[in-house]
Formats: sequence, structure tokens, C-alpha cells
Amino acid sequence: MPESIYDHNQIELKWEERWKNDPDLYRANDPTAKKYYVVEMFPYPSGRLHMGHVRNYSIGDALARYMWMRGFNVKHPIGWDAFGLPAENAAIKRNMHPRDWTISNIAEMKRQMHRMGFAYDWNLEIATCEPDYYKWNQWFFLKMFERGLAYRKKAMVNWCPECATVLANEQVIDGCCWRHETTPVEQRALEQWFWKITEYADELLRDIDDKLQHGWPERVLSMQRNWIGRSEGSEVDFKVESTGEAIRVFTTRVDTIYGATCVILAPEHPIAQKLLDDAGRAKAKQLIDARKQQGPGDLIKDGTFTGQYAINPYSGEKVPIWIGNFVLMDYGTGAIMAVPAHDERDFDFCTTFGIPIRPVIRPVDGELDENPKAAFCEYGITANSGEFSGLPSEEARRKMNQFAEEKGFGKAAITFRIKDWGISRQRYWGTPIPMIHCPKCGVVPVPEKDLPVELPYNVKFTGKGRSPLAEVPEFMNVKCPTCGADAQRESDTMDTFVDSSWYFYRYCDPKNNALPFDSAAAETWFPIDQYIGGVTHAILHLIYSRFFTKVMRDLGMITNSEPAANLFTQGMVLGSDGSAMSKSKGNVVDPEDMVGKYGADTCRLFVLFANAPEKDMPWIESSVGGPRRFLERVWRFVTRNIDRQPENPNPDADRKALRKLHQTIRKVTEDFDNRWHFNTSIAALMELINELYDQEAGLSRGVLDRILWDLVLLLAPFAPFMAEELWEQMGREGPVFRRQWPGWDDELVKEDTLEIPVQVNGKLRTRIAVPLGTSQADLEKIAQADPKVQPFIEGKTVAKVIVVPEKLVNIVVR
RNA sequence: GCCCGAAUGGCGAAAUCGGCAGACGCAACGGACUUAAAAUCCGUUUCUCCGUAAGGAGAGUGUCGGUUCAAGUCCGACUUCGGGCACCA
Repeated sequence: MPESIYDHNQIELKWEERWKNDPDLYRANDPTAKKYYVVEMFPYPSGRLHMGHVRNYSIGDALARYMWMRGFNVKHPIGWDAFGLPAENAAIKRNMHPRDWTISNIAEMKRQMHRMGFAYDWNLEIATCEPDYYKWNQWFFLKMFERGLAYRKKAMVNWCPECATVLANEQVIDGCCWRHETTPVEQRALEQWFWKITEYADELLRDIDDKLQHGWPERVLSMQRNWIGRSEGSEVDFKVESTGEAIRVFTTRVDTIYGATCVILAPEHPIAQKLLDDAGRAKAKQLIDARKQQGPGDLIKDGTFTGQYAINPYSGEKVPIWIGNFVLMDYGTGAIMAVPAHDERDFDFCTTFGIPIRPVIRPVDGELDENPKAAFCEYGITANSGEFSGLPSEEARRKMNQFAEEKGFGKAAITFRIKDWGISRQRYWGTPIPMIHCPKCGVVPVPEKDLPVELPYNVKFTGKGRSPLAEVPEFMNVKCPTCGADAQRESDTMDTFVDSSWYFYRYCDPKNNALPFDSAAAETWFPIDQYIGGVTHAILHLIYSRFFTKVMRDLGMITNSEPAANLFTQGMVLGSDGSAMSKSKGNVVDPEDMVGKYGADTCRLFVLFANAPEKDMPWIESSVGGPRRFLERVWRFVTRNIDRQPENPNPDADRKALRKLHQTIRKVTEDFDNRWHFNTSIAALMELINELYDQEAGLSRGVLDRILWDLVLLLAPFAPFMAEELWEQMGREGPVFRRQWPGWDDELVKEDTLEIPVQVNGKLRTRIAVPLGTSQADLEKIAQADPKVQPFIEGKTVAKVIVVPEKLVNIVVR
């Protein structure tokens, strides 16, 4: 009988068809089973999968299938973000409507996901860009507005004068427009909507330490800590000598305030604008412009004297007021005191402009350096600091804060680096902001009963400045809900990060039209057990969604304070040039080609086998043959043994094969439970099949049955098509994923003889084979008597023998 | 500058709690089968040295030092690469 050939196309197309038409395939048998919620992110709205995505989804897919086989009720949705702007640009390029582009893209993605056999829950379909879903973005906006968490202010945006339109940050390349590479981007002030994420800054930071430390990767947490950027310090008022107006400065080193030799304001600072004369204001404008063009990094310190002085409230000293280009308006109070002796930046600035340098901190066991050549930034002991002299920095800060508070010119203060979330986008394809501008009443929210404010379908994409919505009178003209006068709608739409901040809650109740989701449903599924996504989302998405969760909790919608208990950030797939595989770099590998050639199972096995999933994977296609050959070996072994009646069964082969089987079950199970190192799980499966080939001739029928059954179950999370097909050919009842994950027997896992390495002074000299359970004393005796060991201990004193049970013997000689 | 992460054969990698470094796979080489090739099956493969051979000795996980009977793993200092933040007061 000719051996059965593994024809991946025939098998995979067959099962793809069956799975596609079985909406209940991925529902647990038992609705009361414990839940396990896996969410995965699309890294890009590319509309086509590449092998980078395949790797990402293979990870979550294997996990979901495993959890399911462990008896959990698994929800495994996929999320996407940022369909707004890319969709609009792509649609303009193809002369399509963004809505049509989005719908066709999602259909295409869905087709590809099916071809790969991924077990996704597609409940939401296109909801994030349709009124069904974005109605609730608007609802959230109104709630934020009610609670004072949404506000409007003028803010700077990137503006391309050539396109006459607003650009997102990622469309600005080297300070120029992405479509006009020689046109510098300008900054314009536009009225924008903001959400007060800063209100939650403290809690967002605290929860990093309190709750997340075990389930989230350290690198993401440290990026978030960095981004939130809390620093403790003091605010102190320096009064302008001539006007008495207070300049509030922020410092983390109030203990050095007796060394402050000037006050420096950001060029934009309102007080600076008042104090400066015309020439000074021109200089300030020049500094602001120069900073924008240069960008951060290599800025040379520059500034100018305002001609005015301020009073140091601690010493009563009169110090000059300067403006400086390195002082940022949107951090702290936009004003600093310069202590050149103890801060490097102040030192640079003051040496440039000949401002005096006065040290007021000495090292704990050193002298005060009267003429410093460079700034000394460490904590130490205060000196020349009036009544606060001679104190350790820490204590000085405490006492000085207290003093300031008593006298009413300052206090201890905390500043965050994180800024409020600007959610306005001057784009069409996004959620319309549900606000109305009334000439009489000002800004008025759309009443909740009028939601959703729908996007008009007929829109011309003029690319001119305001949102395309502003050009649609039917949309813009509206009556004021308060006074009934003619009014205008807000023409901006929301950042699509708003969509992605809470979509995973909507998944647990996607058809709800009374609320964003039912609280009981959220209570069942949240927090998410496992969130999977690229590290690219570490900052924006993963902070916004934490913020949203806390807001929803405060709205009484949920009880959890964090969206996800565990976060897994998979490594990138690196293209042939060693950089991340991405469409814009043109180094992507298309899964369609690979799937056609090797099959989806092989592709998935290949990307999981390459290395541990949290590490970046270098793309070396030539090694895809290994996983493919492995699957062929499995295929042949199973198909030829389904009905075979063994001629010469022997117990030794049975025992060896069963031992390997049980060892493999344990290994794969532990990998799933602890660390998801699928590469080692797959290596274990390869070892198993190698052992089975060795023992094949001697296996009895009963053992074969057990082995075939478990082998296919073990394979199922990694190669679902083949597993399902083999399961069916074996005549078992499917689907294979409804079967219980196999267990192992600790007795069967044990080897009956052990190979114990014997070292002399830590150097390996031989290995001895001993029966399991040999006593330590016997091990010691056998090891010392070994002919290979003898020459190394002869004539020497055995000082000590270390025996690690079942592991090793080390003989220490002198 | 600050904060994270990484460094192991020709290549991707493994070694999970301080206990045999290189599992598993790729590539390469050799053998079986074949008229031949492919496929398949079975071997060999960290480096250096000794030996005709069976075999043996030494070195070895980016560098230098330390702790330990024992270090890829722990400690101290450094180098290189990758990532994040960056005049954040």
C-alpha cells in the first residue's frame, strides 16, 4: 500500500470551509466553565496580513486553543486601531470612499485570517468605524464633558502650507510634510478638545507598582513610568520687583535655592511677554521658531535678559529675570530658578551669559568648592543657606517646603510629564465630536437622545484645512439644543485611539443598543486574562485604555481598575535587512505565497519554532523545511499506524515510547502554563516523533492507540488543520478542540536508569549509569571506584564529595 | 545624558531554581535505498591538540575581576548592539 501523502492544500481548504460555516466552533461546550479572555491587537491597519502578523496571531491562537482544551470558556477577539487617518489617505489615493475601503479591507483580512485557520471571534466586525459603535464614543465624550474631563483649548498643530491641511505627528518626516519633502511644516494654533488624563496620572502610576508588576513586562512598565514622569519637588513664588507679580517656579531641588542666581522663563511665558520690550519679544519669537525647526536634541542654549528683577523669597536677594530656550512652557510652571552650581543645564546657560555661579551644597564629607568648573548635582549638605545651612539635602527640602507654606509663598508640589490627551482630528473618518457651537450659548453638548451624530456619507475630500465635515452644510448647520438659535456642529472627529481604548469591553456585549455594554457581562469577562500586542503600543494605547478603564469604573460601569491582568508583548519579525517587517519598508513576506507552498500549519509552526515569542525573530525562510518535514513525519506516522496490526510487539519499545510521550505532555503543558516558549514545546514534539520512529516496529496496538490519540491532541494548538484532519481519519468524534488536553503520569515520566555526571574538582570526568533511587552513599562509592575517575584522585586526599541527588557527583580532592 | 533589554557553534536557538553548555531545527558532510536524481531512512558536525585507530587531553557562553565544591546563570567594573525617553528643572 503506497504511503499517504500529506497534501496541505486539500486538507486546509476542506477545514477552512467547515470552520467558516460553523459559528459555534469556538464556543465552549460548557457555558459555566471558567473564563479566559484573550485579546490581540492588529499592529497596523494594512488590510493584508504579513508574516509578522501571522507570528503574532499564532501565539494567541495556540494559547486560546490550549485554554479551551483545558476546559475554559475562551473569548478571543481581535482588535484594531487607527482606521481613521490611514483609511482616509488610502481611500483618497484609490478614489474610494473611506467607508468602502474599510469594509473591503476588513473582508479581505477576514478571508486571510480564515485561510490561516485563526480562531477569532469577529463579533465586532466593522463596528469601530460605524455609528453602532461610535455612538458610544460620543456617549463617553458626553460623560467626560459632564465630569469636567473634556475641555477645549488652543493648541499647536502641524500644518503643511502646501497641502493647506493639518498633519499628524507621524506624517511629519524630518520637519517636512510627508508628501512635500522640501516644505517645512508650520505650527498653527487651533482650538482642540482634550481629555484630562492628567487627572488620573497619579493612579496610573501607582497601579503600575501595585497591581501590574507581575503580569506585565518590565520594559512596558518602565516606558509607562517614564512617560507619566512623576517628579516630586516644590513650587516657589519669586515676585517681580517692579510689579509685585509672582513668578511661580517648579524645582526638585529647593535645597539649592540660596544658590539661585537668576530666574528663567520659557519664551512663551505670559509674564515674560509682559516684561519684555519689543526687541525682547522679537528675540522670544525667534527662540520659539528656532526650537520648532531644530527639534529637540542639539539645541544650543540661548536666551535674553528681560531687564527686570525678581526677589528670592528665602534670601530676599534680587536676581535677574531671563528667558531661555531650554525652559519648556508645558512642563512644570514654565519657569525655573537657575542654580548653575548644582545643575548642568543652568551651568551651561549661566556660563554662556556670565551669570554668577554660587555653590550652596557641599559633599557629605567634603569641602564646599568655591569655584566650581562644572555643576555638582548630587545631594549633600546645605551651606551658605541662611537658617537652613548645614542640613542634609533631604531634610533641608522638607523644612524649606514647610517654611514656604507657612509664609504662603510656596509649597511641596508634584509635577507630571504626561499631558492631557488631545483627541481632536481634522479628518473625516472618525467619530464626530458631539458638540455644538452656538453664538449665544457657547459650546453646548448634543443631548444624549440625539446620539449618534452620524457622519454624512456624501463628502468631498478637498484636503483644505478644516475637517472635510466642515464643507458639508447639511451636517454643520444645526439648531442649538439650548436656545434653538442657528448654530454649527463641531467639525473635528475623534482620534481613533478612542475606539481602541475600550473596544475589548464592547466585545463582551457587541449588540447592546442601550449602553456601551452590559455591566454584568463586563463583570464576567474582565479584567482580561491575557492581552497580546506589539511593544509599539506600550505607551499610547496601553495608557489610554488604562485611563478609560478607570473612568468607566468611576462612572460605575465596571468594578475593575485595570483592563488586563497580563500583558504579553511579542517580538517583531525582522525583515531581510534586519529591521522590523513593515509595509512601508517594503520588506514584508506575504503569507499567501508561503501558505500556498507549505501550508498554513507549516507557516504557523515555523514562526513559533524560530525562537521564544517575546524575542525579535530574524526571518530566515530557508529553515522552513524543518517544521514542514516534522509535519510530514507526523502525518506518515499517524496515517500508517491507524489500523496497523503489529507483528512483533515488545514491552521495551512500549515502555520507551510511553515514557517519551508522558515527558512530552508534561513539557508542553508546562510551557503553556508558565512561559509560552513554543519553540521548546515544538522541539519536544520533534523529539517525541523521533523516538516514535525508533520504537515504531515494537509498539503494541494498545500503546499505539494511546500514542496516536495524545500526539494529535498535543499538536492541535500549533497545527490545527492537520490535527483536525488526523482526528477525523482516526475515526474520533470531533472537533479535536473539544477534547480534554492530555495529562501525564509522573511514574511513567521517570527514567529507570540515570546517567549521573561525575566531576573531579568541578571538571567532568565520566558519566555513570545507575538505577533510579540509588542512595547517595552508593553514588559516592560507585563514582570513586570508576576507572575513569581513579587517575584523577589517586595519591590525593578526597576533601569532600558533593552528591546532588539524581543530578551529579563532584569529588573535591587536594 | 537617563531608563530598559540583549550578547552562547557556519546559522535560528536550548539550558525554566547555581549542577553534564550547544536540546530541537537549518546548512554542510558521509552512508543505505536508487540505473541516476529527488524524496525517505540512518549517521557525523563547538574549537584546538595528541593518536593509524579505538580513544584521550585542553580550551570554550562579549571583556576583566569576584563569590562558590560547581557560574551561560549570582556579584562588581567595562565593551558592543538594540529599544524607549530626552535641555522634564
